[in-house]
Amino acid sequence: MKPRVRFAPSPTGYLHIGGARTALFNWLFARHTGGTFVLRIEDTDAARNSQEAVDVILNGLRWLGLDWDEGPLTGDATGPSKGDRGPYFQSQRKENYQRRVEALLSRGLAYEHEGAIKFKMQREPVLIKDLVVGDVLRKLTDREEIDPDFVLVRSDGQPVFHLVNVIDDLEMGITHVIRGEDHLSNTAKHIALFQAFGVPAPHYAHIPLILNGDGSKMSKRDQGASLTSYLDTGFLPEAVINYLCLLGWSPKDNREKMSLAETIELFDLPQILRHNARFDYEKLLWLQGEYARELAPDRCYELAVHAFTRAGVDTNRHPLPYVKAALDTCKGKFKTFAELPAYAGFYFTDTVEYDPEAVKKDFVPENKPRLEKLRDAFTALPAFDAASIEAALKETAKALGVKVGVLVHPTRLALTGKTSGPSLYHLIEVLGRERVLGRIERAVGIMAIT
RNA sequence: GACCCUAUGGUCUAGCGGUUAGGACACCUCCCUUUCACGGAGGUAGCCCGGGUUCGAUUCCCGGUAGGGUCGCCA
Repeated sequence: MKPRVRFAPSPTGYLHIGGARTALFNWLFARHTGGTFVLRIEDTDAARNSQEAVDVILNGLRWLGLDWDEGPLTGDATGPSKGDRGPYFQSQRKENYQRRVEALLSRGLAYEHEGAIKFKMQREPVLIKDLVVGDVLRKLTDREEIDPDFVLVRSDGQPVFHLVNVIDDLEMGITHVIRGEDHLSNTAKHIALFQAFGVPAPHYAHIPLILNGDGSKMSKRDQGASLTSYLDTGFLPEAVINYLCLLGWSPKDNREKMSLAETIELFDLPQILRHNARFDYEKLLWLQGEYARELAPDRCYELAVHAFTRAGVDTNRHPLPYVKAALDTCKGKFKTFAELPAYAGFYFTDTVEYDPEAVKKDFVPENKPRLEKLRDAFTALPAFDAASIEAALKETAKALGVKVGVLVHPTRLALTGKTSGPSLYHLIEVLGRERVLGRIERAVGIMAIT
């Protein structure tokens, strides 16, 4: 029998990075085994559910490329879905729950108490055979010793998580429950419920949680807890996926950067680590840089335009070849696309803003004649390409009897306003003679006053 | 409070009854270089503590400590 796994998020309005990794591990397991990945929306809490909240989840998974074989097609709970084990929204499965509860009631496995319906939980310890953690004998806590029974249906008629989660897994034919370790203790309840329904429980695999960089638990409010924040910061989904794979799972052969195909090939439950992992933003950034460096030009352009738009820069004011050439000089130099407007904004602005510290250092009077000479050299160039520009700058430096750096630094500042950026010769070529001469002229003017 | 899980450099990890404890990120130094980044060469830094078992424990067992989780008419 092919495995059937599921990701069953609650639409809270955001997708937790840990939830994204849970989805990823489920997806990887399904793809590795040739099984089925089901997406189910646990929207039993009507008060805080909305179609928008579901869309956040769907869009997050889509962004990561985690396609589901069964589940909703839109955020609309009553809308279309794919798969024959639906509905895939819990809000649409009320009859299923009622029927199951009545069965438990009639068999004396559940009872009414103060308007709620409670489950008669066993008092014996429950053995959880976990594929990641190993065998766990879950004993009763002191409070459970007093009353091990738990509520299945609230007095307002709403079924609770433990009940619906088990019923859905049962009815959707889920064979492997891969979820966060925060559910490990509760698994005893779930196993007892499966027994009560007269079916064997699925296999369980509890994966460790993701903690903040400082080791504290990652909650909703923490920086980087929301998957959307990575999209907004201009991360590439393949970088996020790759990084997430490495958190709590290891290919065991010292590999870091791996393609999704390789990961699917290698991924399996036994290699999942048992301890929590801290989120290392720096390492994610490094992977991001690795992927950003080899990005296809068209995709790079698309993401860059998006980043510039977000920053309030309209690149459409410039010819497409100019924008693409500009981006080409930035390739491999930046990591997240959120950095791009600051890094390459000088290409798209009419007036460069200078770094004040650098102005003090480079826009000094003795540089004025030097830049003027360079300006003249540029003006006289027959061809305004990077190679000619480089040659001209070096010749000018030689004629002036200074190192090339003496010319390079003030020129870069004049053209970009900053001390670092793309290759100077290439950015000069892209900016074009007119802009370059204009910017040098302006800088020369400032040096005169300084 | 009870119950459960976990413990290798700062971080992610490999590994193992005998290893010079390996890799990656970060950090430091140097090289390359028009800046930055990349790349190259080095470097600092680790088996939580205490008992056992054993000829020998980072590795196995127990205890402690620490971190995390759960015990809801939240999911």
